[in-house]
Amino acid sequence: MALARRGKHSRDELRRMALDAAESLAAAEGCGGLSARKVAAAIGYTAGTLYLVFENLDDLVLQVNGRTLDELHARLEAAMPPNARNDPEKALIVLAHAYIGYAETETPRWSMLFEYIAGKGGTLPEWYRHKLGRVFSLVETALRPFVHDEPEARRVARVLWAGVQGICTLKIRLRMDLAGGQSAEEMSDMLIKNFLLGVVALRPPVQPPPRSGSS
Amino acid sequence: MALARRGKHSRDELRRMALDAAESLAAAEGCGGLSARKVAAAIGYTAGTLYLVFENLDDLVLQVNGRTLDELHARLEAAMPPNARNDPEKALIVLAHAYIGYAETETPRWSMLFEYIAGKGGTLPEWYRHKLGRVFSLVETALRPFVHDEPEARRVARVLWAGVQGICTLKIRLRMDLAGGQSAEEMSDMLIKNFLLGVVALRPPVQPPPRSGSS
DNA sequence: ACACGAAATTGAACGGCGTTCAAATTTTTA
DNA sequence: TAAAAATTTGAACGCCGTTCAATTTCGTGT
Repeated sequence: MALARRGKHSRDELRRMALDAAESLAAAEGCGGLSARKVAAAIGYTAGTLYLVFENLDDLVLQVNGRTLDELHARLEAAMPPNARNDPEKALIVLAHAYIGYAETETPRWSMLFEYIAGKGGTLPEWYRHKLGRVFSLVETALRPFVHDEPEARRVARVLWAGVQGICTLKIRLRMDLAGGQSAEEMSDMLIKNFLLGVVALRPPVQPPPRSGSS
Repeated sequence: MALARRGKHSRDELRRMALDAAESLAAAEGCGGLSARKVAAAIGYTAGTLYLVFENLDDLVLQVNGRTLDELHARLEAAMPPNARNDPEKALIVLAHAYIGYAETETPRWSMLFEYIAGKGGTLPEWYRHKLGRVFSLVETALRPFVHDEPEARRVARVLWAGVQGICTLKIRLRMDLAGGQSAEEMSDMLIKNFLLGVVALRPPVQPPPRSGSS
């Protein structure tokens, strides 16, 4: 009956509603339970309508992933202790635990970060790479007391975080229990501690905070 | 015309042919270009026939992944220098480079290891976990000179390899160039060197090979 | 030589998918 | 009020995984 009820929702409202619905759907039914028809039905529209607002389903998923990265960044930032600079190892461990916690709590959405994008041909769009960079930069700043040179700090942070990510993938995505039952947290603790030992062995840290009470 | 040419191929022949075809298809068109109808057509059968030999498509993919793990194990084993025990760091780096090389050469099949299985509910079947364990055990033996305690060596190997895997995921699957253009090899070298420095710092290695000429 | 049951394979069908687009409807504008 | 523009639909296309009655072929006993 009621066809084409124009003006009900602006384009931006539509976008927001669709992304909300997609998030809920993915969280509820897992990453595979997401389809254009389902998302559209959840917001009272038809599949075709989504194509006025998104290029295609992959685009929609990419937008959801963008939101996920924002949320992840916020969580990690909130978890960072304010006195992080005093004990970088502790800060990195806290960061890693927060990341693992997010991956375990929001498994479908976290998993989606690695499922949909991979298949496409080209590179990730710039805005998406920026969001990714923000997450990595948290690790970078936590590492800063250990690695003064900025590009080197970038490299070290990337490597370390890729390692934490790999541990999460094995434990959560592939549900592998190959390590004799140790948790992802224990594994990442081990990675971080050993890796940092190597880092400081090669690059002596700045200097211990001044011992005297003055200044 | 020629319907139901029974006896042409035994069940096991059918299995083998289907797996071969699936491998080729995946390698040619990427992991997404695999479908029951295509696989069946490639071996001159119909989609329905595959269901006499496999539980479903996920099962077929799991079998292909099993083959991939076998091939990967063979490659890594072949890459291991025979004198690996003399220089474990070198051995691990060689192993990591071989792994990265496989991931880069056989990207679709390697990628499939992380794409299809994750979605399912249950745990991986035992035979599959065994194949995985074989790959990990190569890392484990390379590490052995550094970590004597066997369960600890398992844990260390898992953590280190998860890290290498994470680097590959970032560089190859997600095509991320966030680290200022350093290659996966450079990143994994960094991971391994720093990590091993930490390992030997905490656990002094067995003993340097005897210096004296005797014995 | 022939028939008959068992084995093997098909092909159509079901429901769902992403995507496109002419048509239908509503709103805006003139 | 009539024409133009904007909005949304719903049907269609070709694909997908999966199932299963029907069909064809084979092996066997007589």
